[in-house]
Amino acid sequence: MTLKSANAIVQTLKAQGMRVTPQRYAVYANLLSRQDHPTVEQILVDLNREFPVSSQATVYSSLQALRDVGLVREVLLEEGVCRYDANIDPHHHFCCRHCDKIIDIPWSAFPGLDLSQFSSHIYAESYEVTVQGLCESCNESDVPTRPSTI
Amino acid sequence: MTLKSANAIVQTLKAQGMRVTPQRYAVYANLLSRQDHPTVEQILVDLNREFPVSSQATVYSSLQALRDVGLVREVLLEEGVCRYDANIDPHHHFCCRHCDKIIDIPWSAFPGLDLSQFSSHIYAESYEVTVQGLCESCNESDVPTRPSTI
DNA sequence: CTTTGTGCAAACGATTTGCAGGATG
DNA sequence: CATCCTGCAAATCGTTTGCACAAAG
Repeated sequence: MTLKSANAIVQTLKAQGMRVTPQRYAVYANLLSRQDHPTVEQILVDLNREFPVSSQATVYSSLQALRDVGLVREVLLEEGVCRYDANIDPHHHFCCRHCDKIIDIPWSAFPGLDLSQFSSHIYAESYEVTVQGLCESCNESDVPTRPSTI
Repeated sequence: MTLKSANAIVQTLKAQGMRVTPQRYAVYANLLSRQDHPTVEQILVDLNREFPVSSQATVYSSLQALRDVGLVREVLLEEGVCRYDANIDPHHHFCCRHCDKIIDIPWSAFPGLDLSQFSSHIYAESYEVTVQGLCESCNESDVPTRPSTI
């Protein structure tokens, strides 16, 4: 975990009058150390792999606390599967249709979409692009492709 | 329901050797008659409002059948909430941060995003833009806005 | 008369809640 | 010592499954 990230959780939680507990720190550190977007179950197993660190209910409440202060966000791409992401900088996602692998797409790939056409009806604050298709390994594994709708 | 839509369910299900049952027809007709993106619960209540039409399990299985043949798709924008949409033409979604109202955005708003930059890593088949913000009524109701990240 | 679909109830899995005990400020 | 957090277990919610009966080809 980088210094910046360690500072982030301490300063951000304290600024809200919330405690920096070992469990919250561990959940946040785990998210930062991963490049995927784990589920609660994956975080729980990972944390308790060597010795007990946290209970299931505490992982849920830690994630809620981290989300409340804006350190973590949800990623919803599959039905019934809620994933978590410590990268709160705006970015997009690719999701493999075959293996459900999720890959971050940098914001610079689709920056500055023009939302002014909605200004009369809605107030647009942010957007996100989700790309679907086949990841590199599924594409190489002869998973049949579909015609692009793009 | 338009003629085209009525034909859609009959022809599409039959083409797959599946039966056009009253329950499947009712679920599809209900989806077509709405402009929102209802949950299973909302569809079930709506169908059985006047007299019993379908059970909960049958709504689930009907939706799965309709989804399997491509007449219906899921919309996943909130955690733990799975919504359904009979509009299968590619389009985007706006989701109100305050009241969770969902509004369709026509495909023409963001057509032809350039995905060629991923061609070496992944095979992109489709994409969808999700816009977050405040809907007209929440914006007028003095819900505090957030700085745009756009 | 064989196949497919419905409906009920039970099972299931993910998440939330209540509450007692522990840690922190 | 007052508050916040953890951990366990029970409750809850949405969804799926097993099975007997009904409907359709």
